[in-house]
Parts: sequence; C-alpha cells; structure tokens
Amino acid sequence: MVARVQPSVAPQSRLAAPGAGKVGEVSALDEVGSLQHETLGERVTGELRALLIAGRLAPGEKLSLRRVAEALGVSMMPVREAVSRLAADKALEVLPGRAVRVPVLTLAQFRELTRIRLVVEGFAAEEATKVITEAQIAVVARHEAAFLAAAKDPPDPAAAVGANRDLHFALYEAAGMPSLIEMISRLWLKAGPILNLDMRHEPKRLDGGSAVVAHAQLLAALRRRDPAAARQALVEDISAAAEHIERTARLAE
Amino acid sequence: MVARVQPSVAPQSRLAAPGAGKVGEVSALDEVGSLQHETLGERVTGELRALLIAGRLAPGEKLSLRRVAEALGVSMMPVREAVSRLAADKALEVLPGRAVRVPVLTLAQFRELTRIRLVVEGFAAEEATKVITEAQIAVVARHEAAFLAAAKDPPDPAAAVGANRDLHFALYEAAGMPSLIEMISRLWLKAGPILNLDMRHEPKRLDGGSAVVAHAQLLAALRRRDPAAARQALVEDISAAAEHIERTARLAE
DNA sequence: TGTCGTGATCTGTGATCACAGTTAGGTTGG
DNA sequence: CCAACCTAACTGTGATCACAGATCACGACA
Repeated sequence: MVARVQPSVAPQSRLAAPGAGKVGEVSALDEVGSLQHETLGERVTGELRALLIAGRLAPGEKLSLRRVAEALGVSMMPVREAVSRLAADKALEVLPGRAVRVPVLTLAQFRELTRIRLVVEGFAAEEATKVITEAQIAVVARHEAAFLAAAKDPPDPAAAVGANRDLHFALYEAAGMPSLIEMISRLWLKAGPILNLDMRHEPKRLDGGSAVVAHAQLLAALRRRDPAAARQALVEDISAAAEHIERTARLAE
Repeated sequence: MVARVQPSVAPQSRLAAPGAGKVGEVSALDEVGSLQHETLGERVTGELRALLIAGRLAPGEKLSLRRVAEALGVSMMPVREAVSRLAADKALEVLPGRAVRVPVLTLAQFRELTRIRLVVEGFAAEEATKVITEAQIAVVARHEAAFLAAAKDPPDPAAAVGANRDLHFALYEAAGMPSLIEMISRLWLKAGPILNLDMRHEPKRLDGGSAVVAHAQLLAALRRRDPAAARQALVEDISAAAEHIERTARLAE
C-alpha cells in the first residue's frame, strides 16, 4: 500500500547537519544545554507515569481524557498523546468502545511479569555491581535508610514506596545502561499499580518484612562487590513481594 | 500538582462489570469474538513498525507527519498518534524544533542493545525450548528453509529479512510469554533499521554466513530439547550479526 | 414487581485550523 | 563571485469542532 513514505528526501544526501551555531566558536552559551522546553504532552506523560508507578491509580480504575485534561489544567490534546504512549507500553489500556483504564493483570500475566523482572533486573543488578562507585553505593545506602525510616513505626506508605523505587533505580542506573533502565521502567509501570497499591494498603508488611532484609543483603553484596550475591538478594526481594501479592491481592481470572 | 485525576469514581465501588451478555446462557453469539475494528492510528502504527523492523526506513531518515499522512491516505491525526507511540519506544525520535526521524544509534548504544538482546532473547530461547511442541518446531524449520532459500543464489534480501524475523519470533512465541514477545519486538524495533538495512545492502553476507549455521544449530538444539544449546546458538547468531554491523555499518560518534 | 426499550450524556477518534519556531532557498549588497 | 540577509514554505504542537458508538438512568409496558 505504502511504497515510500518520504520519496523526496534521500537520507544519505544529508550526512552532516548544517547546525545552527557558528562553527569554531566557543562561548558560554554552549554551556547551557539548550533547555528544550518540555512539551506539554511529555509533562502529562510523566505525571501519569509517576501516578502509575506509585500505585496511586488502582487497577481497573477508569480514566477520562476530558477529566484528566481538566484536572491537569491542560487541553485534551496532550492527554491524548500521553495516553497513547502509555497504552503503547500497555501501562494503560483502551477498551474498544468504552473508556481507558488501568489494566487489571491476570495471575498468569503477573507471574510472567515477575519472571521477566527476575531476569532483567537481576541482570541489571549484576552489571551494576561490577562497575558501581563508592559514591553510588552511598546513594543506594541513603535510600535504604529512608526506606527503613518510612517502614518504622508509624509507617509512612507513600514515603516507603518512593524510597523503594529510588533505591532500586539508583542501583540500576549504576550499570550505565540507559536502554535497560528504560526497559525496567516499563516493567515497573505495569507492575506498579498492584505492587504499590498493595504496599500502600498493607503497611504492616513493611516493618520486619522481607524487603528490609533483602535490601540489607543487597547493600552488603554491593560493598563486597559480589555480583552473584547482589543478584540473589534482588531475586529474593522481588520474589518475596510477588508471593505476597499472589496470596493477598485481587488478581483477575 | 495533581491530587486526584478522577475524584468522582471510586474504583473499588465497581468490583464487577455488569456485563452486557446474559449469564448462564450459551448461544452462538458467544462464539463471535466481538470483532473490535482496528483503529486507524493502530493501523498506521503497525505500518510504521513493519517498515522499521524490515529496515526500509534508514537511520537518520527524516519523516514528516503530513507526508506520511498523505502517503498513507489518512489524516495527520492517526500519524501523530503512531509517531507518539513509536517515539515513546524510542523507535523514532522527535528533534526539539525540527522534524521526526529514525534514530541513529551510537556505537555504545548499539552495544548496549546487543547485550540486552543476548540476555532477553537468550532467556526466551531457553524457555521456549522447554515447552515447544513438535508442530511449533516444524514451523521454525519451515522459516529456516525459507531463509535458506532466500539466502541462496540469487539472494533475495527482502525475503531473507522477513524469513529471519519469522524464524526468531516463531521460536520466541513458543515460550508462551506475551509480555516477553512485546519486549523483544521493541528491541527489534530499535535495532531493525541498522541490522536489516545492512542485510539488505549486503546480501553476500547471507550465503555461507554465520546465520545459516547458527540457525541449524538452533534447530538441532530444539529437536534435542536442549535449552542451554538453543540459547548458545541464538547468542552466536546475534553476536555474529552484531560484530559484522560494528565492522561495516555507519554508527554515530 | 420485573424487564425491556429509549433518550440523554459521555466516551475516544478523526479532521481542521492556528501558531511559534526552524529550515531552505532566493535575492540583494558588498 | 561570495557572503549575508530575508522571505516563504514547512515543521510539530496545541486547541477546537464533529461524529459514531457505548453507557447509564429513567420511564413505560407486561
């Protein structure tokens, strides 16, 4: 049907971009990173992503483009773009003729997601342990402390969820693999609603739970520079949380 | 900033959907799968995805929403949605004030992508080998034969690219993990432009290349039900292709 | 009292218009 | 003849309007 999308422009004919700046001239203006003013659609996307990962949007909850637009004080257009992106990641789903909602995972889907997380995040932990710096370990430790504080009595579920997220991603980012981070983000986007909604509703799980010991083992492995042990600690962290979800959470079918 | 997106509807208050169909009654109407008519935006997305994976859109090639819309005979709106989705997957990128183009990978990005592919697709191959059926093996073998035929003299690059894709995904789908397939598709979407554009331009690599022996080893491992060997064969297939790309292809920076 | 039909309302999808920013090409001045 | 400016076309983004389809609630009929 579509023979050529862009017949007129040959990409090879344009090897080097002309560039708007003058060549050979270095000034202080080159320092500023041309703060590309974030487009409105991207901002909405980020807002919804944060809400999903934090578990503040429950599985099955229905969203309305117009309502979201009104709540965020923007037009319907950026919301459409954001929902399109998130739906492409299956972080949201659009029912045929109905509305857009947060997907409700079946038990099989949740188990598959967990298996993938074990592989991908385990790999990330292993690679991160090989190249992590002292300063980065300190950052992880700081988030671990924050998580511990939030899990203590009285527990602060929202803070715990955020600290847990920061801890994990601080580790993953140490691997220095941006595409991997992006991939893991997508996994969290899909698992976030169940995982963190649960953690939010059952703060008792936090204190004395398996997460604290897994995090401690993870940090110890990092300090020992033991990739296999770090992976093992992460696997236990993910597995324990998944088992708890399977026991308690409401999964479809 | 945004406290609650949808304040009026409590998701818990709507535990079970009412359902339009009558319960307890089984008729012929339950057979028809509620044919949801594919939306226009989805069709455009699929069209662009196919073009990207097949390597028919070269890295650095610029796209214009209006041109694409005109070429596909649709309005600009569905194209915007498709580009939004693909840009979210980083299969396309939108320059700040310029145009949208297919990304040009740096050497570091390509290497990272390859490492991730080794982990994820290797895992998929391993899992698939554990549960693959005879019929599914036959399907893989058929695509292998098609690939062999397309690689022979005279080589048919387009057919070879398609057969190679079908072969790999026939294997991965045998694992029965939909989210994993989706994840691998995204990886191919990003690597496709370089990998298959190269294969298209250098058909000599096909005949007598490492791909045919890797595929043969893969099939042998499948028939032996040897997950580790299947993974190894796939790793060699991916690695060999990646090495060739690194030697010949034009990578940024 | 239970069930079905029906209309108002809300849903996402698509099209069209408006706009600021950039690019490319042509023209003018040196 | 070369370079710099300047204009015109084109870019993605956002907003608004239009429309088919689905949902839901109310009311009428059995």
